[in-house]
Parts: sequence; structure tokens; C-alpha cells
Amino acid sequence: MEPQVADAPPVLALARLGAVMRRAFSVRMAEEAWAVDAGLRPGCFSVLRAVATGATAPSQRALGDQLGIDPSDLVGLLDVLEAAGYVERRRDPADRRRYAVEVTDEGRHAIEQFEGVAATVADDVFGVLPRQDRQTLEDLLVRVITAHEEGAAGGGSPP
Amino acid sequence: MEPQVADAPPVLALARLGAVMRRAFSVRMAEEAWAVDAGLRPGCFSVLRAVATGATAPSQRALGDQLGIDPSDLVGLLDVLEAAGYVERRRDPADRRRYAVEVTDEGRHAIEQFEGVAATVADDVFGVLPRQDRQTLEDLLVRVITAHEEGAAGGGSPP
DNA sequence: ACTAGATCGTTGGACAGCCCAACGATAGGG
DNA sequence: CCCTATCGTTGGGCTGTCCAACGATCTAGT
Repeated sequence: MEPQVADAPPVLALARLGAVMRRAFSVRMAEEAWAVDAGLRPGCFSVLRAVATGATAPSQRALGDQLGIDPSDLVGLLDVLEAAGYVERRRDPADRRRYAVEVTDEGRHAIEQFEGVAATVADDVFGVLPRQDRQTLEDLLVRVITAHEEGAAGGGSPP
Repeated sequence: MEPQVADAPPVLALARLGAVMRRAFSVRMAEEAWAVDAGLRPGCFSVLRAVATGATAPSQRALGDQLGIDPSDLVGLLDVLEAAGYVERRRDPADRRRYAVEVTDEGRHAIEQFEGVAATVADDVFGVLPRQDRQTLEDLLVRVITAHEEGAAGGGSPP
């Protein structure tokens, strides 16, 4: 009768781990003056990164679909980012309902700083693993996450 | 300066993935009559599992420290579990402030059913990976999670 | 023995994240 | 020209998490 410390699917434990990471990230960011000053929330960086890494300036709808964020929540996040001067909302001339969200140079600079904070948090969480295993874990996580992002956004089955 | 297609530390993405898992778990559970009937919330199963796998009947304080759940939130979760007949709160005779939380036979049975639901969710999330990689990922996650649980609970340095 | 401080479980409230319903503005098809 | 669908936006509700404070109980100092 082994105590089976970790059962087959550590589903809720992973959910918990994600919450801890978000929390730790939020705490670390609260120490950064440039972030507090702009009123940046954790979700802002997910959006900022998606805008910057995307090939073309995406619409808010596409952005929300890709990240799994509700369009209504995206509004506030983009308001903050725009007020901070990190992104710009330009009307899509071909479809004036849409905004074409573009990243600014300051936005790209902010991403680098954000990456530094994220690296600190990642060290706290994944630092318990030896370097090789940690690399493997991060690679696998990226594969899972990107697979789900594609499945939600572009992976759609067009009728 | 690599183009860093997939960010160095997928911190927020992992946080997002955790939220997705919790959500998916909640949705799947909403379809199970035995869970809805008892008013079980996702966190209940984390607690139930911790109570069952622990060597001795833990106090609520120890339980909260291990799982990273605030004692005040643990109250409600245990109320639900006790009302469902899955756990019992017995006064610790050696220290009448504490409760010794014990799992019942029905509680153990509920864990098995819960594991089935969790397995379904895990398939949805990790199913995008080939079997071998999935196994590796789950193992690494378990190592990280247990390391943090030990660090939070048993890691204390008793004076 | 008696008091002072610490610990355990509990209550209540504050706060952020996530989701849904509904609305004006715009685009496309009959 | 009208009807429907889509985009961004507003508002509200629900849940999870955290913090402050309280009575009951244990522990330590005298």
C-alpha cells in the first residue's frame, strides 16, 4: 500500500501551480515602479506579447480568441496598455468595426523588462529541477500551450 | 537576440493553462449528478485527496499549509465534504483546539470517481502530446508540485 | 496557580479574474 | 433599401483568493 503521493492526473495541482505563478508574478511586479505606475496587470503582458509576436496587427476579437480571453475583459487590458503608450488602436480601413492593434517601440522595451520579471518567477517555481529536466519541462509546456492556442484560434474547422 | 517565438519563461501561459484546467474540471463535474448534488467545488477534491493520502489525520492548519489554501477558505470546503459524508472532524484529544480530519469509506470511493473525471480533463489538455512525452511532462509536473508542497509544509525548521 | 502570549478554527468583508447578456456602430446579402 | 451578422464596449454576476478580527484553547513565565 504505497501512499501514491501523486496520482495519475495532477489536474488540480497544476491549476493550483498556475495560480501560484500568477500570484508570484503579480507580487514581483508590484515592486517594479514602471509597472505600478502604469497600472499594469498580469494579463496585460500576455496581451502585449501576443500583439508583438503576431505577424500582423490583430483585431481584438482575434486576440481574445488566441489567448482565450473574453473580448469584454480585453477592453480594459488594452486601455491600460494604450494609456501606457505600449500599443495603439488604429481603425482597420478595410473594416471600420475592427481595431488593428499595433505595438510601439516602448511596448517592445516593456516586454524585455517583463521577461526579466517572468524569468525570476520561473526560477522560483522551476528552480527545484535540475537544468536539463527544467528545459524539458518548459519545452513540453510550450508545446501543449501553443497547441491549445492554435486549436482555439487558427485551428478552427472552417465549414 | 533570438526572435524568441515561444517566450523564454512561459509563466503566464502556464497560469492560463491552469485556469483552463480548473474550468474544464468544473464543467465536467457539473455533469456528474453525485457531485452537483453534494455541492462539491473543485477545491474540495484537492482537500479530500490530501486528507486521504496523508499518513495521519491532519489538522486544518496543516492541510492549508500543505495545499497553499487559506484556513478561512478551508472551512467551507470541509463543511461541504463533511455534509457529503466524505470526511469527519474529530477533536484532537491532545489539543482540543485542533480538529483531526479523517476520510470515510465513502470519501475514498468519491476519490475514485473524481480521479475518473480528472483523467478525462487531463486527456483533453495533455492529449495533444504523444504518449511518451505526455508521461514525461506529467512526471516533471508532479516533481515540481510535490517539491513546492514539501517546501511549504514539511519544509519547516522545527526549533 | 495565575496571567500573558501564541495557536486553531471560524466569520466577515475586500478584491481580482472570468464569463455572460445586451447595446450602438458597421459590414454584407437579398 | 432592409435584415442579419460581427466588432468593440458596458454592465453585472459568480468564484477563488487574501486579509483582519474574534472566541476557545494551549503554553510559558513567575
